[in-house]
Amino acid sequence: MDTKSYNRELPTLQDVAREARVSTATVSRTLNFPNQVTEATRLRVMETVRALNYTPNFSARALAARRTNTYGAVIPTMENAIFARGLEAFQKVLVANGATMLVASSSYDPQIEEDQIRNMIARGADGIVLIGNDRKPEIYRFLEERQVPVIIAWTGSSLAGRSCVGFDNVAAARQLALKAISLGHRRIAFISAHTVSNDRARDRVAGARAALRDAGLDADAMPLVETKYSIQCGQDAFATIMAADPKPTLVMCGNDVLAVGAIKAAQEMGLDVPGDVSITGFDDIELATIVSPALTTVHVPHRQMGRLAAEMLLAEVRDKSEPRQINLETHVVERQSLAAPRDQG
Amino acid sequence: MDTKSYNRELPTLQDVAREARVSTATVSRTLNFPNQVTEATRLRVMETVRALNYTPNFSARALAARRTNTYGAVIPTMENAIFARGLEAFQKVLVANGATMLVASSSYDPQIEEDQIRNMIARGADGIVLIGNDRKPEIYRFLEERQVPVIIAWTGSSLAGRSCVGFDNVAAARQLALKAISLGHRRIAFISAHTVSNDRARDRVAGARAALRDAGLDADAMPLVETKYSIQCGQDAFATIMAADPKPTLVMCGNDVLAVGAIKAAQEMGLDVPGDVSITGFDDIELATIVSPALTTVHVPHRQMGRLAAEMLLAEVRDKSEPRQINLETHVVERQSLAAPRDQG
DNA sequence: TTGTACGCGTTATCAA
DNA sequence: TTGATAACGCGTACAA
Repeated sequence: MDTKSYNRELPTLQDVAREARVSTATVSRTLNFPNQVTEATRLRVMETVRALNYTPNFSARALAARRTNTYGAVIPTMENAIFARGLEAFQKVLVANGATMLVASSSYDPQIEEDQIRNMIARGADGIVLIGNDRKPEIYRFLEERQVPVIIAWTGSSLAGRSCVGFDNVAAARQLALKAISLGHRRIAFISAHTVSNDRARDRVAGARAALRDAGLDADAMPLVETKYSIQCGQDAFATIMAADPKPTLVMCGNDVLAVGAIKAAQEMGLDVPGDVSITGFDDIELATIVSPALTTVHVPHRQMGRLAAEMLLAEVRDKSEPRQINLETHVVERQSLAAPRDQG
Repeated sequence: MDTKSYNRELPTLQDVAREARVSTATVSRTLNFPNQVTEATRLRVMETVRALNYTPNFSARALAARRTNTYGAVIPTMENAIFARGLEAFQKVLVANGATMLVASSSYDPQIEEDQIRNMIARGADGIVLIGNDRKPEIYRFLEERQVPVIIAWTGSSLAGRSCVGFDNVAAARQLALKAISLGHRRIAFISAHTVSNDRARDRVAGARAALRDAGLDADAMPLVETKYSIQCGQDAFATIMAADPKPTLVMCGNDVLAVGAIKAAQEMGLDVPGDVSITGFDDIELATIVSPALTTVHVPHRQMGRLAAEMLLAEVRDKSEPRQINLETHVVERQSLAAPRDQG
């Protein structure tokens, strides 16, 4: 009995070549550089490709060409709509250019992030996009050794001449805080994501502090609660903050999800927002327009970052273009959750 | 000048073998089957692996082993929180088992979905999870030819003995509609995602119709608007539906995002929800608890589906286990957006 | 324009 | 337990 009749093997380049009566090299060229082949042979080859239902083997191709046409993205979590949208835009550009996206999420865990990065490189990713600057230097060394182009997203500044596409988290948070201060707020508290190994979170807190200093206030006295990423965490953190005396007139939140939690907690405590206490967010996800009162927040150009990250990566790999640092604009979106404090004390 | 000093090559198995004074076979075994090797050689090999900072080449490994330890997921969109969460759970199980996830989104476009599926298979995915049953038969043929295990998620029933993990969309929607009918609703309208090549959406509409029939009402008369997936689309669809006369007392929505849009539109029209009109959702994403009034909706076990899909896929590939059909329970989550109609006419 | 032939870095078979 | 060595399927100098 012939084994082949059982697990019928997939057609290979060889099969196509034999059937089309050309060499494997010609088949390969037909597939990769169609214009290096006469129309007659191209048609004949393509015909047998279709007839045999041939599909190139990715692994073999990657091994021989030392290129995968694959680009990776390691993000903190898919559950944050803002990263999901960035990815969607990232993928769209790649697909339009015949490339493929690899995604992994680290659950905000530096160790998992490192594993995921190494894994992607082992799989031959031609380039990679990472969120934020904060990670062990050895990871950067590793990437440099392998000569893998990297793009740091979500921040407008990077070290060591690395490419980045993002915005100034400090400036954005500062601008929002200044607006609040100009409305009369003096006692400002902050609910932030954990700032360890998260430069975006740290920068946003720093931005609020900078604004306080600008106004001649004591920045170090600003109450700060760090917590994880979820509505429930925002609620709990808000309760913690409001247990203090005197209470703040404004609670700034490092992202919209925490802010929504804060609003929920406030309402459960019988507080009017923004009458009794103002609350601001950061990101401007859809949630911000749904919650009542709608969130005053900072609009982050997530889609643009995803798109540009893909374009930069493709350019660095295919055209050997130089690393670039792109710092996008952000702006405060004024809705209803921030207003002048009732008690101007 | 030696070229090698410029683009220093990465260490290979050969390098490790030479350095550790063993054969490449032994190095390979040390890495893949540590217990088939004496402790002495194992230690020596591992030491040089570390010293050279060696990482196996994924492509070469996949080519030789005919296995990638990679599992793909093609979803309609990452922007829907419910898919994002399913993926997060899917990835978690894979990573815990030393496997890797590949993700692609199709933007609800059948052609893109087909491309993405073929792409994943070409990249050697050992298994794949797809959302829903609806797709061209040739795609299933293709998958069967390649003998790639497939799991259909988001639905509790599948054809041709294929594995699936999901729930009964018809029954879930029917249950919700029956609850509304028992409250006194008679004029029910439906806002759905496009039902072409989307069996989940179609099933939910069918469930509502079934409930109407159960109650002796005219199911075919139910107003139905199909639209895309976004809050804005929900708003527009609601406006369309309320332009009719007589107006419905309940607008059921195929998912929570559309329902949130409907609520927004209702409020902009000066209608009280649920006083003037009731609105229901489907999915039970976080948004459902944030919007006011909070959404009465169907809770979908997204995390469980993601987890189980990964476990089933691993079992089918590694343990050659048989395909299974898992039908999970759903339940209606009663909140404030559904109440007895004021006008029982 | 086309073909020959070698190399890519592993795994796996078989013999020792 | 270990070692030689033949695949694995494709890209690409180089030659024709």
